[in-house]
Amino acid sequence: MKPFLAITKALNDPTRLRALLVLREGELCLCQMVELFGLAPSTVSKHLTILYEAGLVERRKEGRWAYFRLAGRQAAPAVKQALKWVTASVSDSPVVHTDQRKLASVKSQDVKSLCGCYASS
Amino acid sequence: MKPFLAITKALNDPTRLRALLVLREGELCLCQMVELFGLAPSTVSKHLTILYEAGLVERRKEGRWAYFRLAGRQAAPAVKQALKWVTASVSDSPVVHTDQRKLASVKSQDVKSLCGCYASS
DNA sequence: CCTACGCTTCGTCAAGTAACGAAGTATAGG
DNA sequence: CCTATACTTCGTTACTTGACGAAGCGTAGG
Repeated sequence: MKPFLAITKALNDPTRLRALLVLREGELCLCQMVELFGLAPSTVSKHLTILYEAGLVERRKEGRWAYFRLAGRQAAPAVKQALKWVTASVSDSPVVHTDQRKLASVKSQDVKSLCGCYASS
Repeated sequence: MKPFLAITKALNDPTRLRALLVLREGELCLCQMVELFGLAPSTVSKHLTILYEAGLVERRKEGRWAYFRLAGRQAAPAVKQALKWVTASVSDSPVVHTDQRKLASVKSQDVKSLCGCYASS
């Protein structure tokens, strides 16, 4: 029951739902999501930690960068079911569409130039 | 996105999960859940209201009694999926088994005798 | 009527949560 | 080394949440 509550807690926040939805397209580094959401790095990091501890995302460190992606094959059944449920239920939200458009422009930039001192848009 | 967050909020509490799971067996009146959970009537009422506003349960008033049951056929897809997810993920929790055993004894009592002044067990 | 009863709403308090900036950690580059 | 950079952790603040009891509301029975 406790692992399940970790998942429902993780899903009970707009920013974390947005993070899960933009990660559908593939992994992103933290600074890209900072840019996307317009929140402080510490805040976004905290959100991703909560998603990670619930098992919903995986993290990968490469040099100074932290990349996140959705949990994959080896994830618990409750997690996989949760991810399906989320994507099926909130994909058509206006915020999500805006994020997807913004994501395209963020991805087109080089990571190094983007992350320079957390450059604001 | 807001209706979805109402669901995840509703699911992010042990008592509310327990309520959903005991309701699998059929509808219950509030005082029966008060007895089951050992919480104040006002607290249980609040929990059920949150579940109701999320669309996860339906309420039926009969005289002085308020009966609750799981959302049925006409529920939103997100709700039906959520209920499946919950029952599949937390059915084997120890608390849930205890509740189910206690539920049998609660159900065997007459509602009127049980609800008398919220008699404690 | 009027009381008793089941439930809900309100007010209160303790505990938890999201946001931020500041400080800390770790890695790449001069 | 030493600095800059990407991220995380810590401390603070404002807000939300779960618990309770008291009071309010509506129905059933004397």
